[in-house]
Amino acid sequence: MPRFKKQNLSEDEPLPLRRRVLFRAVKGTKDILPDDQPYWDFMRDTVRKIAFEYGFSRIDTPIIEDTNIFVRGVGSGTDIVEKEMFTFKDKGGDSISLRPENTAGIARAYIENGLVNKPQPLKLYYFGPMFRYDQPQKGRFREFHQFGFEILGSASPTSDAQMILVASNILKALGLSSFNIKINSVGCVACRPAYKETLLSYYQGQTSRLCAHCKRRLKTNPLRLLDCKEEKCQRLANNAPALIDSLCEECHDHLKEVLEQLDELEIVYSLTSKLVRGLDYYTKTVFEIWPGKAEGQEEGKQIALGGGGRYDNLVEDLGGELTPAVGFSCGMERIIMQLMESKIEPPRSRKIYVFLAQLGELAKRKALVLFEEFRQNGIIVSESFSRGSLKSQLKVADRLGVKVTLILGQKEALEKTILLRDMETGVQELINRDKIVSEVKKRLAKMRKK
RNA sequence: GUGGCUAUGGUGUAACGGCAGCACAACAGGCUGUGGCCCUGUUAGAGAGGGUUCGAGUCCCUCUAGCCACCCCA
Repeated sequence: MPRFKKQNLSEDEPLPLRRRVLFRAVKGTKDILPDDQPYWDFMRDTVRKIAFEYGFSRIDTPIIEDTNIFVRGVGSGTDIVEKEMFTFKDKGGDSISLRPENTAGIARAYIENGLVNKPQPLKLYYFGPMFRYDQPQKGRFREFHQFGFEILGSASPTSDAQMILVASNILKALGLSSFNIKINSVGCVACRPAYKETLLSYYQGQTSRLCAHCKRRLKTNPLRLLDCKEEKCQRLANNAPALIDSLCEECHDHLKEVLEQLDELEIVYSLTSKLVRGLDYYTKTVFEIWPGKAEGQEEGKQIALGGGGRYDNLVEDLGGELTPAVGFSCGMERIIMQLMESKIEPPRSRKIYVFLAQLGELAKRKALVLFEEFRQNGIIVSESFSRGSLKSQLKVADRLGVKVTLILGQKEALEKTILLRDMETGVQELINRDKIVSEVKKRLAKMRKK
């Protein structure tokens, strides 16, 4: 990672003459540089391809939303809303937040744009930046990117299974063969309150044996006690009544059906009764995708690549019709980290085989025109028109690894010829200006055959 | 929000409290119209502020940022 410098200058202070004033990307954000882009393209291309294959349409929602969408959608008691949102008042005094996730925004768009009137279920996918005011660390940024899929208007367990299938196929298509899917059910509005009671009565009289955090959570969000990492809490949680045993008949059958369909699809999962997710909108199915140990990968703390679940009440909670739905999202930076750790290279971008070098003012003008002619004929050539010496241009051509360099100097410009240099053999041939495009085409075709 | 470690050119790094060096990269030249190898040169550096000291890159404090961990999550 590059290190940065920053000078603390007040606004009215004159800029120092010699030293550069350096700004840096704000904490927890980073630039995606040209060298990283192949990974991003690879992932976006893969997501687009699989979305198309499964019949999902792209949706983009704004990066900012009314804060209340997240308060009502994600849940006022969640960490995301309570302490991780970038929230500000706009000039009109409205409370706006940078989206910490995309599902609530999509639910809002679904209601607002009357997407209920499209053939249901509606299958959508997205990718884009999300923002959480979190302490940056491994795989964790304040601005990060997710792609995600949603199926709105389907209560069928098949949709749950399909979501897991899609997620798993994207990872496979990217070359990640080893990952674990954890799955659970968090029940629904009918059975969850009863389970909370059961849980509370279990913890009754044992509160002194909980960590401070859990004591508080007992009141705010008792389900979260189940995945506390503290050893003493863990012991209690292990013996706690399992959520899965308190599911109502409908939720129970739903989970059973999802699992059976996954079995049918030969998707390996582990039923994790203590899996609880941090967003309030989830009902019934919840799942997370964790990286498996890749070959030669160093031991390290693992972080979830993605997660999702069913959210049957979200659309209704935001003011729409009762619309059962299910979805998931994945962290793109985390997946790229996983690709790098697994030594998976993104496919290389299109190679350029031709370089156009020029020498002198007249030749430069002619070269600009020639470049256009090639481009219009579908041949991409590389250039370094800002350079003067032939030597330095050939150096650039060499570094780019082109097969041929076209040299257009004063002499050639006057004679209406082009010098074609084979970069491997060094053999040069003088070619008529009018024939150069077809000559290069011929050579490229020959090269592709090999 | 809490804790640990770290901070030297664009990158990677070195120097007992005593002249800030090396490598790579970039750019220019050697070859004024010909790349790779080689050689020469140029550009460019102590995160910010304060303190100790004759003297601080080096010791101390504060801030900032990075990395990591907790919490939580993608």
